[in-house]
Amino acid sequence: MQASYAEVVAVYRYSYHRRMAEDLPIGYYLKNFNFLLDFVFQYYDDVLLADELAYRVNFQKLSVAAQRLYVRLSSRRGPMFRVEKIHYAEIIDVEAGINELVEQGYFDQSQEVAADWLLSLMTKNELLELFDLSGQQMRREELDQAIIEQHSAAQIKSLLEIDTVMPLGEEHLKIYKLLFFGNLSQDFTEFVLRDLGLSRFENYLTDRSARYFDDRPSLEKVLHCGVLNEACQHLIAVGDAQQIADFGQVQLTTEKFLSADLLADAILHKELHKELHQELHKELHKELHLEVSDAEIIRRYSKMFNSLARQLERLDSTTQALRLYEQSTLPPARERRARLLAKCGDVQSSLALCAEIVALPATEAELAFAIQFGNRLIARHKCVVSWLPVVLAENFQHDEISLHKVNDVNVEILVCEWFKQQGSDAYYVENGLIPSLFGLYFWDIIFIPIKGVFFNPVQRGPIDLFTADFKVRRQALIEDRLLRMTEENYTANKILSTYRQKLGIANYLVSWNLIDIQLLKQSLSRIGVNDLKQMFIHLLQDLRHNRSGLPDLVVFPPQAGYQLVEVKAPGDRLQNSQKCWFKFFTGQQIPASIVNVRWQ
DNA sequence: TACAACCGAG
DNA sequence: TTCACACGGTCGT
DNA sequence: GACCGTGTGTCTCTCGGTTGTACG
Ligand SMILES: [Mn+2]
Ligand SMILES: [Mn+2]
Repeated sequence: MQASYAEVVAVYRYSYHRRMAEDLPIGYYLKNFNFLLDFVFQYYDDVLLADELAYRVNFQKLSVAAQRLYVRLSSRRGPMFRVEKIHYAEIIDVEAGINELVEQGYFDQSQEVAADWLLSLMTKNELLELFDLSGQQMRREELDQAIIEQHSAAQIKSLLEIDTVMPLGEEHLKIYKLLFFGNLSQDFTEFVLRDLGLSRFENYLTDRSARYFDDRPSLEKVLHCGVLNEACQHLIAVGDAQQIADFGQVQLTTEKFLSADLLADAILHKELHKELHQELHKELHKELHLEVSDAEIIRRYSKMFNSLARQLERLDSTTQALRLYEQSTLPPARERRARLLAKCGDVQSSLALCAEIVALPATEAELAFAIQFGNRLIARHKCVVSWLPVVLAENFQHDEISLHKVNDVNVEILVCEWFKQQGSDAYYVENGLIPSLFGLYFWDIIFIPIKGVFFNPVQRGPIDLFTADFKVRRQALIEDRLLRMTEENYTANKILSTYRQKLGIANYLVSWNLIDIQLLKQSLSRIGVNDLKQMFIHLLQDLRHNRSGLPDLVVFPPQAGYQLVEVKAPGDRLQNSQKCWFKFFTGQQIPASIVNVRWQ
């Protein structure tokens, strides 16, 4: 009897046995490839286009050797390959494979491509010999350039005398990968690392009714974002101000996915969030069918607007930069606008933006900026406003120590050793400890299978982990778990048992390579449960941003207690994210200090 | 010749 | 789903 | 002191082979 699809998926999730590299079965990569194609077909047959469906079906009709050859090459850089350089132990007859793939439309043998693609297939020495340039002292880049300038494409092609192949259908494969992973950045190495025992994944439920992409348009939106993002990166690297501004105004803004209506909806939605009673909120979310959200698309567009605008700032195109920042809903767009407006002399508009931020800050850092910058503005221009909180003097605890500088050793490590010499235990954990404790304590809540947040077997967390919706959708569970922290031993037991049970299973918040049972036990016995609870709550406020900025060291003095220590070498100051945490530590009376190092 | 950068394989 | 952090330079106060 | 740009280490691991370049 054939294994059910669920069973196949279950096998694909686990790697029960830690296998050595040589244990991977011959042709493992083809199994992974077909697993992904089949998985996507099971979930998304109605979203795939005819060409994409045919890509899978026809591929699987090929001989095993041809399939293997295709997968081998399609997962390499390419895009073209020299036939004479293709050698794989498990593919005996490469030529037969190539012929089959060409016949079926999966390989292209023609060389109707730009000359530099062909040249890149040769080594430098080969080119020097072929083009009789042996005496020349040129860097590789210059050599290619010189050859292209001096020879026609046809001449180059005939001189090289190489057979090439180029895998086709990459655009379809991209669709399959995107549908499977939900992003454009993961690839087949996920499977290999898992099968080698290097990563393991939680056993959450996925099923077709909870898929990530609900329809073709949501898929196209993400795909298109990827294309635009690449174009952005390219333009920022090489474009002039006019090109960048045009791209921002035309490509991004007139895009149907980011119409004014959509933006208006997003803003309205945000307001609703604030107004809705919490119970109503919960009900609403239970009923919502989750899918690729417009919020996520808007986030990606905003990131692009921000980076384009930042580049315009560098190019001194202030007006254009302002226009693009206005399109962005993500920090630091409003901050940059406030700065630019002030620089242009439009103090009133700048202050108005600060007021907007104070009224509805997107992040803690944004709020801190608005308060500080706003106060500076009114001081300089002698204005009076009612909405601006006063800047609180920062009186964080500073200590000074003198150390001998040691080459190739981080100052953090030196200070860590210094604390150990003083009889304390100390660990250089930075953002590794507190988020790990959080991830362990809330493990089962993080991995609770809310519809649509888990959709493939290799996720490190729910898709909404770093969105504001994370805590809203799990509000009751989180609040209950927070309440239980004060129960005798509950927190430590929960964290330690989760550590043992889940050891090594991938979780965005848990740094397995940093923590060990000894550090956990010491942390749990020394850090008061109420302090920990407050830090968890602070993390929850904004999981995406508050994950960072935690102090370098955690120090456990000989007798009792603990101290969070941020190390600062001469010339180094607290970063904004670090300031946010220190402000919080001060408010909660959590023992945290800054150690300023003097070089002896 | 030594070394670094890059890439592929498992 | 590249980013978090440190470091050194410039500019204005 | 505020702010900016850049370098570094790291990412989901570790190894070995190839290629290009700097330098003697
Ligand atoms: Mn640090
Ligand atoms: Mn530090």
